[in-house]
Amino acid sequence: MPELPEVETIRLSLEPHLTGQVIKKIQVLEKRLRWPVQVADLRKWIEGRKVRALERRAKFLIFLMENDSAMILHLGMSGRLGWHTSEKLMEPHTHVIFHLSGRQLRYRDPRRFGSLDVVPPGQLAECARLQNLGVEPLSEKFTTQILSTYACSSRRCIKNILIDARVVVGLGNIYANEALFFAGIDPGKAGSALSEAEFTRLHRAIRQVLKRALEKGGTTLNDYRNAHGEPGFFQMELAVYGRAGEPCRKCGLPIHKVVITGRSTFFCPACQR
DNA sequence: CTAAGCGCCTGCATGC
DNA sequence: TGCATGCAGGCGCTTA
Repeated sequence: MPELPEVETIRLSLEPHLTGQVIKKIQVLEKRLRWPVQVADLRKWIEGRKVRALERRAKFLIFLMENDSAMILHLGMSGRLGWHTSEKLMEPHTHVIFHLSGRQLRYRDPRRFGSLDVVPPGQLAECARLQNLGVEPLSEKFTTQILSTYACSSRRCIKNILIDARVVVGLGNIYANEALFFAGIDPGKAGSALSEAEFTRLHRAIRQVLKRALEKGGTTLNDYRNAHGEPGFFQMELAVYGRAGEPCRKCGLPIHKVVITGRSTFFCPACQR
């Protein structure tokens, strides 16, 4: 399940291959993704066009084309991009194939939670998909104050605030759990109840956990290009996520699991208060 | 307005 | 062994 570090790793590894290349042909094998793929728009605006840049906003990959159109790709839960030659065996759930010179970029997604949107020239700024997104957590715009301002005007618990992309983007369930552990904060605590010091620790923990994951993602970059054609994620050792009953890496007491608004939440009751 | 609930979708783990 | 059930989760929509 790609979160911000995974999406950014994919962007970094693909960008040099795609920039300046023409997407000669686009094959849509399955258009039933999260929303129907607009095949006619792909043909009209993307096919036969040159890629100017590959960017990222939140967990969206944005293919900027030289005609000022764009493609917005979200990998959902199980989406994968593969950089292959045409000889590569077609794997199940391959939905879209972008043909470039000598290579194919293949989009696979068993669960079809992902999406592929086409944005006509000059309309990216108004694109609905990118509206209402909060700040990038690794940018300078992400401050302790952004976190505290929202939290203090809300009655939600801090964990729900962290996974709300209208506040800060890129954090899914895994990294929200991890960040709260490193900040020593109980996920169920009301956001408005956090102290100044806790907001500062949380802000720092979010950035650190994402940066470290990004560095780990970077190490899979070589694999990506050479051998497998796909990056292998989750090499990172998780502190709390998925570790119910296992010893806390700080104090050794068992990690607890609770459900907060339908999402599994893992924490150490001793280290997080 | 806010916040929670729901559904989408398949693969995998678990239980009888 | 085989089948049913539940869980995973981002995000847009619906509901309270």
